[in-house]
Amino acid sequence: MSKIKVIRNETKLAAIEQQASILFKQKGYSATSMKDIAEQIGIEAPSLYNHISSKADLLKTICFSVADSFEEEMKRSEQRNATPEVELEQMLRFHIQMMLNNFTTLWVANHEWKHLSQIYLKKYIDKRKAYENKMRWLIEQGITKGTFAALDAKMATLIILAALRGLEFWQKEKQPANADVLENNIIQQLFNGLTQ
Amino acid sequence: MSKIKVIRNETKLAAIEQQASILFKQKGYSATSMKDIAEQIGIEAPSLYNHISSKADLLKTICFSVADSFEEEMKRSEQRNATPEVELEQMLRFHIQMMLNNFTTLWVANHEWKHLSQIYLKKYIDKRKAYENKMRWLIEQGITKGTFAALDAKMATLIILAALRGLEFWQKEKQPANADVLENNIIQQLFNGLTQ
DNA sequence: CCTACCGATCGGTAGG
DNA sequence: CCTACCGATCGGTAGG
Repeated sequence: MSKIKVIRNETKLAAIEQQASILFKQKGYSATSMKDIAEQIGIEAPSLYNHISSKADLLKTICFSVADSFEEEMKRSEQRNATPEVELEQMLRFHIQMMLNNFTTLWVANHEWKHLSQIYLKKYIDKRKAYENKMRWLIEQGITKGTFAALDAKMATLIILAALRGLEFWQKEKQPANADVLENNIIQQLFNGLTQ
Repeated sequence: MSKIKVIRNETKLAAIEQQASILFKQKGYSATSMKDIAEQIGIEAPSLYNHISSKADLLKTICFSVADSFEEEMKRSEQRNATPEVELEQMLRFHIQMMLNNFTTLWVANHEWKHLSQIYLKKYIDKRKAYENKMRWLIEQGITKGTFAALDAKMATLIILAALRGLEFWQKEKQPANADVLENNIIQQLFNGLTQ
């Protein structure tokens, strides 16, 4: 009986985190009230505190679950010992898949992280920076090898990261989104550009 | 004397709008209080209402001043009767310049527009859509002509728009930002891609 | 431009 | 899981 209780509480916690993500994306973190979240779950606002410790902690959980996913992929990626251009392509493909499969939580992590409490803000920014640095390093390697054009590596990184965010708009359009076509289209455009 | 008064009030209104933009970008619209804005100006919160009608109206003014700038450029652009690829390039260059010279207000328009009141929300979305459609139409023309590769025009548009947002990150890095180099780098990467 | 103040709502706690 | 309630803060108004 106690076992069932634990399972139920875990699914309810998951439901709260999911609804919080949806609302944080829809209205923004600050404009979302605990009452808003509670209503989606079907309970009163104070009852949320049986599952979570605070609104700030809810945001922390969402942002760090995303950051940790990317961190883990980076570690896996390094163990594959691929060429810089292949490793970059693989990072991009992982990023695109994350965008398609977890787009609400990614949206929140990308746009609402600035509302993280002081304690977690720096740690979060550092994790993001590590990902960005890794991508820039791969581009620099590609430039040195001569595979990539002699662009500004930092700007190329930012353009790529920004372009990946374009998938947010794509999701919004509710296109049936054939993941493979999407992936290849983006990779092609970023690697080869617009012109023939 | 009354003339001086008018001028003073106009500059104070401009100052309020400027500080509001900075704070809306920094903390987000919802997390910014009228007291926050008033403090930056050096007056009490209720005194703001001698210059503005509401917080919502402040956001409206910011968002629509940006949207109107792009709308005017689109009209000018059409009168130049250039080829689609040249017109696209010119639109991109204008967009980049706007990003560099008005990046705080553009940031707010890009990220906080969802907090616009019902009445203005649809009108704003329509203006954005018109800009997006114009860009997609130019890309479609370029594809038909054979100047551009046979990409998905809609996705290409979204990738370009997202990439232009990358300049937000760039600004944040406080790089001295030689505008010409930046412009050419972005145009090159979007048109020709990463690879040699 | 200020002080004084309004009703509404916020995140969160107490106690059961 | 609820009701009752806390102090704080919100956007905005009245009146001078």
